[in-house]
Order: sequence, then C-alpha cells, then structure tokens
Amino acid sequence: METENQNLIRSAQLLRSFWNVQKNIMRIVQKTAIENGLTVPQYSILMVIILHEDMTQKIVGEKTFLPKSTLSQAVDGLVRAGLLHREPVEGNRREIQLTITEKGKSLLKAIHMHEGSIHHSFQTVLEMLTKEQFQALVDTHLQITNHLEAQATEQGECSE
Amino acid sequence: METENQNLIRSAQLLRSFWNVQKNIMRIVQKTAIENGLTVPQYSILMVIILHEDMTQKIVGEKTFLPKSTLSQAVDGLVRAGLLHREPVEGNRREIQLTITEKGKSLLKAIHMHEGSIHHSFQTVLEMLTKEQFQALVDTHLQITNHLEAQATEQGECSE
DNA sequence: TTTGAACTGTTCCAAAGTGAACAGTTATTT
DNA sequence: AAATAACTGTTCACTTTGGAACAGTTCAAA
Repeated sequence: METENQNLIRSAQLLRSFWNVQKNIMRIVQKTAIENGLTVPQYSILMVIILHEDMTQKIVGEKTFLPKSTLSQAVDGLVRAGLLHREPVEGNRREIQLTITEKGKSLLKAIHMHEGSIHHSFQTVLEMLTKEQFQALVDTHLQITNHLEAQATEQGECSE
Repeated sequence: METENQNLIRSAQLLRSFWNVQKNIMRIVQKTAIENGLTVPQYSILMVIILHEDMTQKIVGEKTFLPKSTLSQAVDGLVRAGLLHREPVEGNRREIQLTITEKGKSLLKAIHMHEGSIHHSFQTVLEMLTKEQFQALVDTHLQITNHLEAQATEQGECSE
C-alpha cells in the first residue's frame, strides 16, 4: 500500500500548506483588528457588510459563519461604537437590518489603506503572482470548498 | 486608477477564497477534536508531535504558533489524559521533552482512519485534484507564506 | 564567582467565544 | 381561530484564550 501511504503524506502536506498561509492571515487580521479597537469577529462583520452596505443580521451570519451569540454581541459592540446602524426590517419584525455608518466606512477605508492591513498585504501578494497562478489558485480553492461542503451535507444526511 | 481598483477587488477575492477553504477546515477540525474530547490546540499539538514522536515544548510552540500559556495548559490536559508523556530534558532543566504515549498514538491513528477526520477529507480532496494542480497549489501557498513572513519581519524591523 | 541578560515554561486573570435556553415573530396546520 | 412549528435574535453561564508577571535555568561578561 505504498500509494495509500503516499496519499496520507500528501494530504498532510496540503493541510500544512493551507495552515501556514492561514497562520499568517490570522496574524495580520488579528493585529489590524486590535489596533483599531475591534475583535476579529467584528472586523469580519464590517468587511462583509461593506460589500453591500446594507444587510440583515441573518445574512451576515450566513456569510461569516459566526455563531448567533457571537454575532449578536459583536454587532452590539459595533453599534455602541457608532460604526453600524441597527434597525428592524420593515415588514418583518423578526429580522434586523444592519447598515454601515459614515464613521464605519471611513474607518474601514483607513484600515484598507494602512500599510499592515490584510488587504494591503494581499495586494503585494497579487503583484508577485502571475495571472495564471492567481486564477488557478482561486479555481482550485473553489473546487476544494465545494467538495468539502458537499461532503458535509452528505454526511449530515447519512448520519440520520 | 482602474487597475488599482481591479487589484483591490482581486485581493478581496483571494482573501475570500482562502477564507472559504479555512472555514471548512476549521469546521472539520473542531468537530473531530470535540468528538475525541480534545480542544483544537490539543489536537494541533498531537498532530505536530506524531510527526516526530518526540519534541521539546519549545519546538512544538514554534511549529504550532500557539501562545506559550495556551500551549502550557493544553499540554497539561494531554498529560493528564495520558496521551502525552512529559519529562525534563536531561542536560537542560529549562526545556521539557514531550513524547506521545501508546494511548496517544492509537487515538490519533483511530482519528485519522475515521470517516469525518480532516485527513480523511483531504485524501478525498487529493483524489479530485490532478498532480499538477496539487503541485501548483502547494507551490503557490509556499510562495505566499514566504512573502507574508518576509513582510512581517521587514515591518517588525522598520518599526523600531 | 557574581552579575545581569536571555531563555523556557507556569500561573493568573481579564477578555473573548459559544452552546443552550429563551423571547418574540411569522408561517403552517388543524 | 388556535395550536404548533420554524425562524431570528438575545441573554446567560461556562469554557477557552492569551498577555503579563513570574520562577527557575542557562549563558556570557565582568
């Protein structure tokens, strides 16, 4: 069973290679978040909301995959800091609309420009990669993500 | 400045693509850890130690990038659970040698075999990728990791 | 040898994260 | 209409995390 052993080694290698990148991403994100008085979940929430300016808390939860309780408290902090505006959705008093304030927008903009931010770092990463490398990377990641998520729902169903 | 804007979009895309994979990895790792009565740091520690069977706590810290305090407490739990053996390095009473016990080895082996483990999942991922895709992925990840780490030390020096 | 600096690991505590129970709202069934 | 189930978000209690102070060890210089 040499090939099987080979596969185990390769899968560990793949895992480590993701892990090494992630380690660096988290280091940068964490540093940026703390420097701006945010927690990591709060920073994630802002980054998701800035994409659409306006989302329900439910949608934010789906995008960030944060637990409801974490999300609720993180949003609370952001509202108290004046970075987010929170109001009930009209026509559905269950859901809550989250809007980024001007203060929130300018904070995020400042963060993105700043030398050590994750976006800034990743822009320099981009400069290093060829167009083909970039595309291959994103494509393969998508393939892996889809596979892992399919596997999850599959097993979720089977276990019942 | 169209290209600059392009770059910002691409860097966000790259970040999201890593994030999506990582989300799934963490979901699987966390599930596996909990099912086996471990915390995520503890699971990480075991995975690192199994590679060499025998390491100082210092080295484990360097590999896993866990804070010293987290590492210390996680190891303590593993020792109490009988999965790890801990003894002072002879000739250097500062460092501590960590050895995986038979119980630890068999637990990890059982985990790796198990359907939902991260290693198992990643083996099925491997089957999906071509050899070239795999190699390109690992290579690009390494390139990115090196770049980000170089950037970190660079900035660390400059800021002084 | 003594002093002081650097190293390795532990302890403590404040902060952050999260599952579970909950409250209120909406949709569906009887 | 009433009852029930599903949904959305909050609260609370508990666990985990990680920075800072610490204790003991080693090394180098005086």
